[in-house]
Amino acid sequence: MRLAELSERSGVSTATIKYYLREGLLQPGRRVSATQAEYGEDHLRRLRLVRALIQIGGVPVAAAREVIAAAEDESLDHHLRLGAATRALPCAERPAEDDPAVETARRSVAALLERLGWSSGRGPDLRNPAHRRLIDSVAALVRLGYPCDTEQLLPYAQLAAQLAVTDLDMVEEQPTPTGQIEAAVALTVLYEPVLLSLRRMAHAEESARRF
Amino acid sequence: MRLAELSERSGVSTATIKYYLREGLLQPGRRVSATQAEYGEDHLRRLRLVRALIQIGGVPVAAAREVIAAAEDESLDHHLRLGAATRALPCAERPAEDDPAVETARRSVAALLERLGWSSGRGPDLRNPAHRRLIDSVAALVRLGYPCDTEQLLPYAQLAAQLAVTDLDMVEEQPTPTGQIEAAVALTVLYEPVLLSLRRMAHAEESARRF
DNA sequence: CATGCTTGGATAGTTTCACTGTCCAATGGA
DNA sequence: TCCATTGGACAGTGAAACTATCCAAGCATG
Repeated sequence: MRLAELSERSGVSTATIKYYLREGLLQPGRRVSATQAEYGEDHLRRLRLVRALIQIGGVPVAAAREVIAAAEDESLDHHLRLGAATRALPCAERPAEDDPAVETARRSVAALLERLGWSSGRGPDLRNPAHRRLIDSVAALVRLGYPCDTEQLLPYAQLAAQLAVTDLDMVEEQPTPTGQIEAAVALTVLYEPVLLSLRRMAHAEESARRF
Repeated sequence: MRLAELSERSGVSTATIKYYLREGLLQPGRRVSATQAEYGEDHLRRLRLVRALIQIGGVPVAAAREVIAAAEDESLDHHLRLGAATRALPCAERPAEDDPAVETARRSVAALLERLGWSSGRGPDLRNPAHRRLIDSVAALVRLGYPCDTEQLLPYAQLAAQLAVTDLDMVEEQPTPTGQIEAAVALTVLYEPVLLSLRRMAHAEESARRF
């Protein structure tokens, strides 16, 4: 298939596809002549994944490239690739001031992880951007004066643990290792808006019930 | 307190505070002379909330203004304000093409809501951006070939319902109506990154357990 | 009272991100 | 043969969120 057809079938403009090719989000097509390249079904599939990550998941283009690269890196083993793919993901900036709220947040999170037995023995995984993001978010809540210690976080963490089981089950349903990696990325990112939307809708529902 | 002190105490540059004042995210200070204005503790509190919404919650400036405006609108009753504040929130673009995936997604979501008994009698709440976002997200999953019907969504929705109960409990702990509105906004938005971070950490944990 | 730093307001500039548009030479189908 | 199409290079665009510069009117200090 030519660029034009790839564009047609994916609903992404040729200009944007060229941009993604330049940015390394899409592997280049098989060159069939000096001015023509051939694309296959995997290009289409990859393009759809990239689009979904960026448009629905809100992943920045640069981060999407990292994720794709990690997912394809043959030098890593399955578990590492699975983790690397998601570890390369969102990540906020790094204010990380030695603000007292950050210190409080750090302690709350450490206590929570201790209580859950997560990362036990290994210590908190500071490479994981999710961990930093959690601390920053808790710090923001603390700064506003909302209670946000282990007590409040525990129910959220327990629900997160349940979600993880469901999510990993879905990943394991994929037959091939490559399919599992892709599913891990796609399901991690694309179920986030699903979950948040459902939570907001549940708020509306629960609020209507109470008032 | 003067602008400089407000900046000092909040950690936000005076230039940015001026920008927020221009954008209507912050009520102007009490003019004490032609070139001086006085700010109080509420300004500081509001500024911290705005900053958290924008930096941690990732809410765009324009949306934050809407939220603030809705939360302050005295013409609405408590429940409406509570809902309006969160309804003004994120919202993706509106591709809403008559793509077959969108149609499938729409049906899955409708079936889910039916099954949960949400919005019963009232029909799906199309004013709620969360509803549209849910459909778009499910459509993206469908397009990639991942199963995403009522079967898969139900556990997520049930967890969301549990979260909503916890969240509303926290809101109701606030003594004043104003405090409740603010808490609704802050907790809705700021627990989102908390939840997503915990989910990602739980993925890592569960993945480590399995492999 | 002179003077010089500070303040708040207005306005223009900067940076980043994600595209988008234009040009061009080389095809390749009619 | 002829001319629309293709892929690549590169410059331009528009939105978003700040950031920097100016300026005149205070206020504080000697």
